[in-house]
Amino acid sequence: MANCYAEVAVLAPLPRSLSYRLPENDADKVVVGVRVKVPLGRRSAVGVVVELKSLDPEDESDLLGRLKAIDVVLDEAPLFTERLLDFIDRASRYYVHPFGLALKTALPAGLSSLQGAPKIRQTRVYRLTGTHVNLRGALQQQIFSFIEQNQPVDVTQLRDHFANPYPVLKRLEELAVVCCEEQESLRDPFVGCAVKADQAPPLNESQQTAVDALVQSLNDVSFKPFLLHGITGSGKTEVYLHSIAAVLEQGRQALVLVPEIALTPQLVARFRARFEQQGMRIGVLHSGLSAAERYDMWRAIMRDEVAIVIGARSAVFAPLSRLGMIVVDEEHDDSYKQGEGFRYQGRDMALLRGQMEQVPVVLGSATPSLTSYQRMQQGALTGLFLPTRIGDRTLPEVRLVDMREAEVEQGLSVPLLEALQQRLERGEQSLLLLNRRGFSPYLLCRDCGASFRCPNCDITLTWHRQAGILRCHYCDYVEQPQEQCPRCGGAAIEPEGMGTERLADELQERFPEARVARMDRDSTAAKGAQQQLVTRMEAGEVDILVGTQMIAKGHDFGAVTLVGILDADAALNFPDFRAAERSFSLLAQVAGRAGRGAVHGEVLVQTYAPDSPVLECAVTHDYGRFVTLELPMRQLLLYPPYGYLVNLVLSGLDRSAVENCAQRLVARLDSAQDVEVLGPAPCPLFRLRNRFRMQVLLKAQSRAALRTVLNGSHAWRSLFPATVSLAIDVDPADMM
DNA sequence: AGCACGCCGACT
DNA sequence: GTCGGCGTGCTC
Repeated sequence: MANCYAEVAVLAPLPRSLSYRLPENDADKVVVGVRVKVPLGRRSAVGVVVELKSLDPEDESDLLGRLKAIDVVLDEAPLFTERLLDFIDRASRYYVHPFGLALKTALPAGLSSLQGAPKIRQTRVYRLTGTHVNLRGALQQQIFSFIEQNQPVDVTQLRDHFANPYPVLKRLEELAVVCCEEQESLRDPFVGCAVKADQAPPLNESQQTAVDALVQSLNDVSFKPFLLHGITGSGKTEVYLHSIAAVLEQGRQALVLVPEIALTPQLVARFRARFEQQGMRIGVLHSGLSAAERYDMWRAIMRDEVAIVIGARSAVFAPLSRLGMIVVDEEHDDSYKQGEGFRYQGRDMALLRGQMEQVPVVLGSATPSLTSYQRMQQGALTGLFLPTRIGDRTLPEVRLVDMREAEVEQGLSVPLLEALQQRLERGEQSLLLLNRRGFSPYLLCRDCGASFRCPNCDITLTWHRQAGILRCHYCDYVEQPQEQCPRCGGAAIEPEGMGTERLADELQERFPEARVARMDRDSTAAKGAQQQLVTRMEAGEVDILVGTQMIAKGHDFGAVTLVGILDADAALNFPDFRAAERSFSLLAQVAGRAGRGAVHGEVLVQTYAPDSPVLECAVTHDYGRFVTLELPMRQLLLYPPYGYLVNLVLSGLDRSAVENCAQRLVARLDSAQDVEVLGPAPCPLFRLRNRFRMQVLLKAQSRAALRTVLNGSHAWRSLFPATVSLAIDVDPADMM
């Protein structure tokens, strides 16, 4: 012990971990996985102990003497297991990102800064002692039986049910009928909202086949990745529930990843309904939780109190120690890719973790990513299919509206207006997708053609009429619009183009009797606002729901019989090799929202390119054909899944410095073996957040070739001044 | 990421 | 002569 020291991964962009002496006090608390406060230069920083080392007693070097000592041990119990640290280490090396910063990303927010680690909250819980006394007061009896039925009972629960339980509780304690103890409380967002248990429904044949295959794979302890390809409404969730039941039966745990917070309430409710009665705790991890909630949840998972963790991308780092299966729902979804900092792909990290933990991983989707699909064709993923909608519901009929020929009023084609009118008359719900929030994408001066632009980015400011502001959707810059044109002084400033806010207004005006609601990032900013919208929608209190892609994901609105897609071409014209894939899956997903109930659904797609093969495939629900069209194109250009990409993005405040550095970087990369160097080129958004950005795209047929190049990336820093920064994006999802 | 050190221009 | 700008480099 005397000659022990600790390797600490400091949560800072350092190339390697640093060694520290153990502290004078609490030396025994220093174990792998705890957070520590350490001196770093002239300041303090948080780090995670990743290894304990001891010095050879014969060692003459005064290593220990030269080390600084750990200041404070911040945790009583570790927050990471060694396996988890190992996994995050592998992940950080794959993405060429400092280990300490990867840990910082994995850790619940709030635990990485020195000040303000959430307090562990204690709460009083009451139990019966078993002593029986005749209780005379009515309230005494009520509270007694409440505790009897629900014990242990949290004081907050008592406070919710009884106006002022304290005097009675005190009396009951005096009588030794109940006792009270301090217990660590979980700030669990679900406490108090009961769900009623459900019964596992019988599975159809293809569901059963899928479940059988998954359950089978649990027995041979090995990594086995699956692609569960089930069309929208085919009952994928039920397959997850059944196979996870088998995981729990083995005494193991399951990790379920979902693309967005928005989807968690519905999914969590289904999991709770199925498993909570059996005493299985469901843990939820996502960015909507407060720091304290996340801290509690993390530690509960670490203590093995949680059987199933459901969460967004970062939940792939959840500290489950008896993992039995990982599910990645909607695996094609772009939000699995973190776009900044530690740019990991949650789905890919799920596969890596499954491999390291030797457990099956299930990737589920109605429109699998082309990469996953191709891997399945190659045999690297085992395919499971759900080809039919449950309950024999048919897929909706999809119609294209050629906007070049159709009569159009304020962006709405007559066929779509007529279809809306029809639904209103029949009392059915409609869903309109417009993937652009705000009132209009810009304000335009009719006299001189000037528009309001963001001073920090190469983009126009979006007009938000309700809020009365112009906002940049990239950097969140806000300004008040002036009455006069800033260029010519004219007063002919008008909103140009259509956003969700305007569309909702437009519809309300056209259909005054209709109940129009809007769902986008602006209207759901308030906590619970989204859930409220969903509830209203489900209760039939909304006739027309307008929204961004947010409405496309996961919701199961039974009464929707019409889906309208207003800007089907928008995603298609993106400067990106994945544009077609993204369009197809967005269209297919939204279309899947129609006709989930008893009534047949219809989808209307407004487009200026009705001949586009992507749209055609979406219209006919023909995923297979889309794949046979798109994969050969990828192969031709050696794009994923046939080639691997790394995007190097240089940025800085000084335009010419950035451009020069990009040139130098390319010159340096010239000698790379088996790697194609594309660029330098300005990023599609050349200026973002006041920084000029250039990119260099690396393309290779093997990961090894890219790895070799990236191994030298540390030396690149000497190529450019500190004012120019380099971001390495391994497996980029887009190249904006 | 911080934070200090160091080396050049606008001031007393 | 200094004050302070930011460019550079280090952190056990």
